[in-house]
Amino acid sequence: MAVIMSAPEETVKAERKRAARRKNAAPTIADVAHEAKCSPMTVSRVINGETNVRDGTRLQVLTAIEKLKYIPNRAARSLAGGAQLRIALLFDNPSASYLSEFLMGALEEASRRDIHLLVQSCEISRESEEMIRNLVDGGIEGFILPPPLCDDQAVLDQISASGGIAVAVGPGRAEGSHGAVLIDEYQAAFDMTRHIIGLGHERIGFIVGNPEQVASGQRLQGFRSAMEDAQLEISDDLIAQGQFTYRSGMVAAEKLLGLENRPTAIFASNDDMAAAAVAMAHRRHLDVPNDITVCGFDDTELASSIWPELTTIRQPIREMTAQAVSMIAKVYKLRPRTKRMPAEKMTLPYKLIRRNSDAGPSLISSFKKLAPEK
Amino acid sequence: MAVIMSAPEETVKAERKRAARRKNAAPTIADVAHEAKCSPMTVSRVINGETNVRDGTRLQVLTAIEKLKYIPNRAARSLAGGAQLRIALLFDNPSASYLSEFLMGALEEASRRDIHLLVQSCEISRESEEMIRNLVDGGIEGFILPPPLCDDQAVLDQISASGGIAVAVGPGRAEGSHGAVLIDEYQAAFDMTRHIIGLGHERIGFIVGNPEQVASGQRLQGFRSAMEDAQLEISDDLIAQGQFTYRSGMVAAEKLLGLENRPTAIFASNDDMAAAAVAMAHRRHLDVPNDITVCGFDDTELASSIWPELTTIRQPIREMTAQAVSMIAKVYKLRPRTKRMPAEKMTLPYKLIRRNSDAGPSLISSFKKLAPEK
DNA sequence: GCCTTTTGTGGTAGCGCTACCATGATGAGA
DNA sequence: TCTCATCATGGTAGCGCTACCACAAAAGGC
Repeated sequence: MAVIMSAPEETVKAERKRAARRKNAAPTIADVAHEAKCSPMTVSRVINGETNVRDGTRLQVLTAIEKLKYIPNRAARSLAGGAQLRIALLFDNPSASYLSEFLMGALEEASRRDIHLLVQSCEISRESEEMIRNLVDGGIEGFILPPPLCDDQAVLDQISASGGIAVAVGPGRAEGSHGAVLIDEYQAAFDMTRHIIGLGHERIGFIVGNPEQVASGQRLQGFRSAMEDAQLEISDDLIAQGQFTYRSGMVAAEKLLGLENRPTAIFASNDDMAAAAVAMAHRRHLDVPNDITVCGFDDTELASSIWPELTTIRQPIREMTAQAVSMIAKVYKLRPRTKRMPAEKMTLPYKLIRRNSDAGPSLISSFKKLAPEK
Repeated sequence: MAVIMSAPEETVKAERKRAARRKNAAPTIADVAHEAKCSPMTVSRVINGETNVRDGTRLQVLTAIEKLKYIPNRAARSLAGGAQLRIALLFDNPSASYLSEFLMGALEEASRRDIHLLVQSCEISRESEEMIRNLVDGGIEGFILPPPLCDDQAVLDQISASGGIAVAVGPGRAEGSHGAVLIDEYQAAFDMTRHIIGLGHERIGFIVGNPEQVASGQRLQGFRSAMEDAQLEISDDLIAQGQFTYRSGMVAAEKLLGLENRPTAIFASNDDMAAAAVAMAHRRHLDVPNDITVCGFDDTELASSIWPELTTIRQPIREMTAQAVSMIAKVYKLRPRTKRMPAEKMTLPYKLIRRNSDAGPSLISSFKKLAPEK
């Protein structure tokens, strides 16, 4: 049994009891205090970087900490520290692979910071109003909103009105006092388009996302700008409307592939639609990427689980959600002093991930454009 | 200020002080106890799923929890609970969609219980031995093993030998002292096969999973039994070997679809391979489900993100992983008393999810077969 | 010089929860 | 009938830390 040996005789019994309770023998603040010949309070002050500790004392404490390899117990700190932050993560029917990435980041960060995270499905506008009210009443201070919820001005307004802290993950509305964690959607789409152009493609089809989401428009803009920069024509035929779902991607791809003069590349606004485009291409006996290049956006798990694996834009969803949690925590701490939310916007880097779904336009496929399909 | 109103007069001062300390108004276990007219201890018991609470009392407590929207304070729990449990989740190259489901369940439960979860990629047998030793030395008490790791007897043995707690998620080996959370793979495959037969199919192709995993064999057995029960012939042609990957599914499906007398239905051992089969069918201008029925297994996110959405077997992967975490936590608690691991095996229910990838064999497709065999 | 401030420290009382007993109530066995 | 297990429940004492006060000693103000 791990009984602490240096205990004074009179407390031996207490120590034994203590040893029974504590399965782990990690040193506590009391041990450090004993070692440094001061009170636990002083140790606590040193740990928390408070200024009103004499330099000599501080040094003693630090030495003791070093010696005992003391690590503060997070649970105890947050327990004693008072408030427990509670954050709700609302979602409304997003792509499942997106959601799971999303949750991972949030859960991890919340666990790290000892924050309670409540995950709730919330159908936009129909039930969102009442739900938010209930949550705020129930003591929830922060809200994390993935698309499409962060695109709804009413939701954002209601949260700030009821005193909650809202952070959008994704572009969302620019106005308002909510925080946001995002990537440069425009630039990412621009880069991807330029990448495709760089492969030699000139007729490039684009599948637009759900028009109610801000990201869709930004991605489309990025595509347009890159095309214009390269002085390539964008006929309306080559822009197909989608909804971010696999199914809508099928319809849109079908339209693009059915064109008399069909594109040699398709850039879909997300991976689900890109996967659908690959399926539709296969249906027409087109090889991807040799007959047609297909690129996606988001780098969800789907992108690397189909064949060929998709060239896509990696959005650091996990980091983004983790940042959203941190942001709420930060604002919450400052809360009593500054009434108004800082409305921080944080932009994270994206990355173009090249896999196997892109290639230069082949001569054969150029021929095929005139001849009927096999 | 949120002062608790129902306080007796003599404690008003204490209450005020309390209110000052507590920044948040989150309900505590005491509030729930008050509401449920029992002691905090009983509430604690209910929360922790202990069995020795009368059903009536339990219900009262649960109602109170629901009413107050009580969320246990994790910091307090882990502080009071003593030692910090650390669990490693090892994985070796599973299907990506499976893994993400898997992680979600584990992370959530670990976060709920304030358990440190270490997620590690671990190439089977080549590096597993050293890795496990290192982890145990580093203070990891529990291991969660998805397939194919839980199929490796050496890994399981090594963990028990070094004093770790191993829980397999999936069938794994029956012997040994490890825990396991699983579904009845055989029966599930049997049910699905009977479902397909019930639609009127007689020539049914089957894509086998990775032969190194126990589940593959069990699913195949279930298929075989159902076919035999229905007195349908199983020619070797109709059994194609896969590896659980999308790509292997493409190859296997290609083989089945290329048969002179091709099957009117394909039952793939997992969703990735079923999705590949759908893609291959489309490539051959076959409509799913009107020309050919395709069914999967697992109900990963992929199943409902492609079109048509797959009829499949829902395996409650998240719950299973969550249970695995709970199981380790439970064993860990009992540890000092019982040296030997209880080796609990827990079987969870599966469910046949019917979506849009199945239908009866059409007349047209029957004609195509040239000579219907019965 | 006295009386206020400041400053460094210590003591105490919790934070919300659970381990560990103690208790009373029930039932089984003699 | 009385004991002795068994069960549901309550009481108490912490888990490791920090907020809050108390208090002495040092430092300033007149």
